[in-house]
Order: sequence, then structure tokens, then C-alpha cells
Amino acid sequence: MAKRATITDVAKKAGVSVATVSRFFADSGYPVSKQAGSRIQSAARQLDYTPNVVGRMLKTNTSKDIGVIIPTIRNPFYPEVLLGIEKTAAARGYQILLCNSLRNIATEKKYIDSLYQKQVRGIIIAGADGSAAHYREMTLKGMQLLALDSDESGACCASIYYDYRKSGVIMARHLKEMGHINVAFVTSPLTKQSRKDILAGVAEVLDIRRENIIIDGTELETESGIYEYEMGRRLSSEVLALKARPTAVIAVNDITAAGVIKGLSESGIRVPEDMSVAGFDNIDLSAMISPPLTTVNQPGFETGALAADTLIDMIEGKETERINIEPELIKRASVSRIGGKKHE
Amino acid sequence: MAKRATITDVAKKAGVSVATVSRFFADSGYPVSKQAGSRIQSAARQLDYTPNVVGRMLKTNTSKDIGVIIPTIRNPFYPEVLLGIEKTAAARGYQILLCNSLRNIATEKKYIDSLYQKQVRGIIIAGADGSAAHYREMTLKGMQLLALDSDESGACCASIYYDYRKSGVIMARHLKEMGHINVAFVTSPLTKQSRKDILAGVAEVLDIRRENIIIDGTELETESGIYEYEMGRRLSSEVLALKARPTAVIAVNDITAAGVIKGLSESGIRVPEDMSVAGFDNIDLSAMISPPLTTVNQPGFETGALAADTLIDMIEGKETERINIEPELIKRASVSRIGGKKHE
DNA sequence: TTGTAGGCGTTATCAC
DNA sequence: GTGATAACGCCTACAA
Repeated sequence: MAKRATITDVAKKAGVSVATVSRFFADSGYPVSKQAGSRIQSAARQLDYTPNVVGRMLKTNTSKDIGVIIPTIRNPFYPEVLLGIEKTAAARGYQILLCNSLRNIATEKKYIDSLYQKQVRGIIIAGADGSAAHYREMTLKGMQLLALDSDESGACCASIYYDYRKSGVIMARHLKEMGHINVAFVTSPLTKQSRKDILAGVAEVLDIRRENIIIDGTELETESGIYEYEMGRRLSSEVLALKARPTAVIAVNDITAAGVIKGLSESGIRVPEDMSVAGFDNIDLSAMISPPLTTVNQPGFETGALAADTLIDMIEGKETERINIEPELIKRASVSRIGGKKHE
Repeated sequence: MAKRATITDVAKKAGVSVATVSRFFADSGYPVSKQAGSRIQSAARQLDYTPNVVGRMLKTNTSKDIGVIIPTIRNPFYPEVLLGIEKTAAARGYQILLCNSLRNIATEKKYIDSLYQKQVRGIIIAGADGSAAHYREMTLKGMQLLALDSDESGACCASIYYDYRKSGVIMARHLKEMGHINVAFVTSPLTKQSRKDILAGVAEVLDIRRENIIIDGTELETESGIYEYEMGRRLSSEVLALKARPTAVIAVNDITAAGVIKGLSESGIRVPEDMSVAGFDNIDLSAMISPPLTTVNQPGFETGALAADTLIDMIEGKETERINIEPELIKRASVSRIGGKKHE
């Protein structure tokens, strides 16, 4: 393997100065004569020259990478987000350094520091869970942090907040319309703002009794993607143990809902004939299980795209235009009408 | 935001030369006296100094990033692979630049070139689909390419090949043991070596009639993860249209198998009572559907980990130790015994 | 429109 | 053990 050609080699071969070559390859619009341009181009082609981004980075102190930190790509919501991020990032010339924190604060911190050393100018942190102090410190150092769906983040860095409360409202309204009054809510611990907000939204519309709110005791995001499914399956028995048996269950997300359906059917309860079940997220899985799950679409792709645009605006010092992402009800077969009224 | 402290600032404050500071922060084991060390440390702390990786990269011409190119993270097999890559990469001080090619050759090429400009020394390409010529060209330029599960790759770059043939054999043997003779095989187009190999393995054990091999007409990996599911669902009717109706269906992967199950049950065929269904991959979904899917575990995590280790060995010029990844049968409820013989 | 030259932050090669 | 100093590849005043 031959040594890589540098800007100097090209300049020599093309009979111009390095400055001219540099100007030619930077898109800065700096004038370079047609002649010089074409000679540079042919020289570059012959030498198989490509600009060395590292040299440029060192000089201009500007990186075209952005960091993306998520809990785990195993959570089927994040692939969507990531694809959205990547699409708009690519369109604006940026590339993604992916980091799975596994909800480990130390790991997250290490990643942030490492990105900082790499001169990365901005990071999207999804499901942020790190210390606000560290975020603030990095912001002070000039890093742009953008939190997706985080509780504390508001205090210490920019954030895109998806309106989970509204999602809850939408779902609850639908269940109410379908005749459900006595509804249970099944969730992992309310440690994330998103979960609290979904519940709050639901409770705005439906009168959820305290004992109908069933919260799991543990949370281990490191575990396999199947964890929340198993949780839902397990908690379904608590639903059935309720004195006044609910006619419907709202789970905090689709995976949990899938587990609830499984658990119920193992107990001989048919969904949706005997009990309705609904979730949130609209992941691919939701359409594949039986019965297909009624859910609220949290558009991961759009959220990711918006996040990337916002972050890059922040990095480049542009004004960010605020776009709203609207939750949308996806009606499928896991919720049935009860109470006879069929006015639709 | 104050300007970042540099090695010079630290040297000045600590009263030593930049060379000493550099030696202190490089882990090269170059001797630095205790005294100097502690003074450097305290100076660095006061100035909040962290080495600038870009400067180092420029000088040493060595990047600690590796590229990972996959078709799409939406395919639920890749999150596992990625997590495996990340774990061992992180352990060896490397970070991941993620690229989703969406099976677009132009996109893939663009990503490779961009990684090259960034001085990335190695790339893991999963589900490689690009042109062998381009791979070879990049290899010549000194890039380390490692293909995961690719057809042409062998010719032009290193590759880790997972033994799909063996997976096919294992599954076919299981079905045979369970009494299935007349088996159908449902697959997306045989454009990937992995698919061909699975079929070959199956055919080694089971006598699959030509008309029992049902191949989909189209392939669009850009589409949502639900695509292969819909395909399986659709193709299930072709299975049912077979003159000699098979007792079991082997699908090329779990998502397709899930679709087949759905399609069959929509046609009133119960799985596994009326017909057995099996797949490959053992993704999370497989345990969540009804009935849970019998499948072969293709350990994505381990594959990713191995790939990262191998690639980094290649980059660092070390000898790679070859580890075998063994497929493993996962028996669940979607395959039932037929023919009465119950000798187990 | 082009060229010269200094510097971005680091490491490596010498001397000492 | 330590210290000057010359690179690494590129950009950008400034001068022409």
C-alpha cells in the first residue's frame, strides 16, 4: 500500500500552490480559476487523492461527527430513531458515533468524555439518565447536548420532548369511546418522565383507581429485549387478581402489552373478547402478534430526524425551527367495544 | 466557554516540556518520573485538560474508530450484532461509526469513502452487497475490510462466515426426527449466500421437492421491518395450494416464519396442530408470538464480538485467533411431532 | 486569482 | 528521564 497522497503532492503535480488546492476542495466558494481547477482535478485523480479530514479537523476545530447515546439499540424503538437521525445527519454531512450506555451512568459518562476528546461538537442523548451535573459541565465546555425524552435534561441542556401526555390522553379517549370505564395501567417503574406522562394523560381522561395502577418492582434495561415482555406477562396475573376486574388494560409500551396479552391468554382470558389490551410505540412487533395491538404511534423516525436537525442547527449556530410531532392512534384488533352502544 | 487547554498549557503550568506531558498521557510505558507525573496530573486537573485525539490522530495516523456498515438496523438481527461489536470494541478502546446502507450500493460506497477520509482503518460490513471491485480498491489503499455474511466478499476481503448450512442441517434433522417428511421451504429471493446455504443444509437432510421451495418475487430491504412478515403471510397461501400439502414449513428466518404462522392461522390452519413452522435467527420476537417459534439461534452478539476482535487484530497487525460460532437449535411450540413415534 | 508561511495539538527523533 | 524541535495534513491571513 502506497503512502497516501497529500495536498502538497497534488499541488506539485498540478503546478499550483497548496493554498489553491485547498481552496478547490473546500466548498467555501472561494474563487479558483477554471484552468487551475481542472489541472488540480486531474492531478488529484491520478494520485488518487482525497482530503484528509483529520488535518482539516485539527485546523478548523470542527468535527462532522455527532454522538448518539441510547440505552440500548435492543429496545425496538431506537432503531427507528437512529435511522431518522442518520438520514438527516447524512443529508447535512454528518456521521454518527453510536454508543449504547446500557443505562449505566459510568458508561455514559465515559462515552461523553471520549466524544469530547474526539472533538465531537454535539451529542444526542436518548433516554438520558446520566447526572445533570455532568451534562452541565460538558455544555459549559462548549458541547451541544440534546436530550430526547428525558426528565432532568430540561434543567441542563436542550431537549426535544415528545408529548407523551397527549399520547395517554388519546389512548384513554379511545378506550372510553369503546365503553371501557374500569381500566388497569401496567408499567415498569415510573423512573422516566415519559412513563409518568403517559399515565398522567390516561388519568386525565379515565378515572383510574389506585389499585389499578400496577407497577413492576424492578428494572434492568441491560437485560434482553424480552424483559419487558416477561414483565407484562407476569403482571397480567395482578390484573386478574383485582377485586373489580377491569375490562381493559393499558400497558406503558407495546412490548409490555404483548406480554400482558400472552399472560392473559395463558390464564384463559381471550383478548379482546374478554379483556382489551393496548400499548404505546407502534413498533413492528405490534402488528405481528395476535391479536394485532391497538397502540399510539410514537414516530421514532421523525423524532430522530428532528433531533438531528436541531442538534446540527445548534452546532452550526443556526436558528432552530420548532416542529411538532403528533401522536397518532393506531386502531387494531386488541381493543373491542363493550357496553352495547355502537354509535359509530 | 474558555478555550481548551492544550498540552503546551499543561507543560507550562507543570514546569516541564511538552514532550514529558505527552509521554505522561500516552500509555506507551515511556518512563516519566513520579515527581513530574504528579505535577503534570495536578496541572492537567486545574486546567481541565484532556488530550486532543485529533492532534494525536494526525501525528500517528491512527484512528480509534471503526466503521460498521449494515443494511438496516431495523432488521432485528443487527442490534444484537452491533451490541457485540460495541462491547469488544469498547474494551479495546475503539468506537463505532454506524452506517445503514439500506442495501444501496451507492450509499455504501459513499460511506466507505467517507470513512476513508476520516482515516478510519477498518470497517465491518454486514450483509455486504457492494461491488467487489470497490472493496478490493479500498483494501489496496490499506483499509481493513471484514465482511460478515457475504457472498462475494471472500474474493476481495477478509470475512467471518457464519455456518448457515449447518443451521439448515440442524433444523432439518429436528423436523425429520419429529416425523416430518414433506416439508416446504419459504424464502425471500436467494440473493444472499446465507439464504442459499440454509436451503442447501436443509436439502442435505430432507428431500425437498422443487415445488415445495417457495421463493418470493421481490425484495425491498428499505421497507419497514414488517416487510418479510407480510411476505411470509402472503406466501403461506402458496404453501396451502401445494397438491401434496406439507406437514411443516421452514422459513428462511424468524420474521418470515411469523408471517407464515399468521397467514396459516388466517386460513384456519392451526400451528402446530395442523402444520408445523420453524425459522432461523432466534430474535426476540420469536419467543413472543403464538405459538412460540422453534428456531435456530444465530448468535448475533457473539458474531459481532468476534468480528470486532478480528477486525481490530487486523488493524493492529496481530494474529487473529479463529473461534467457531455454533448454531444451536431452540425448540419451542411451533413444531409438533407427527406420525405417532414418540421415542424420546 | 494565486502564493507564502504560520499554526492547529500531538508525537517522535534526537540530543543531553 | 528530560527537553527542543521537526513533522503530521490542512487552512487561512496576508501579501502579491
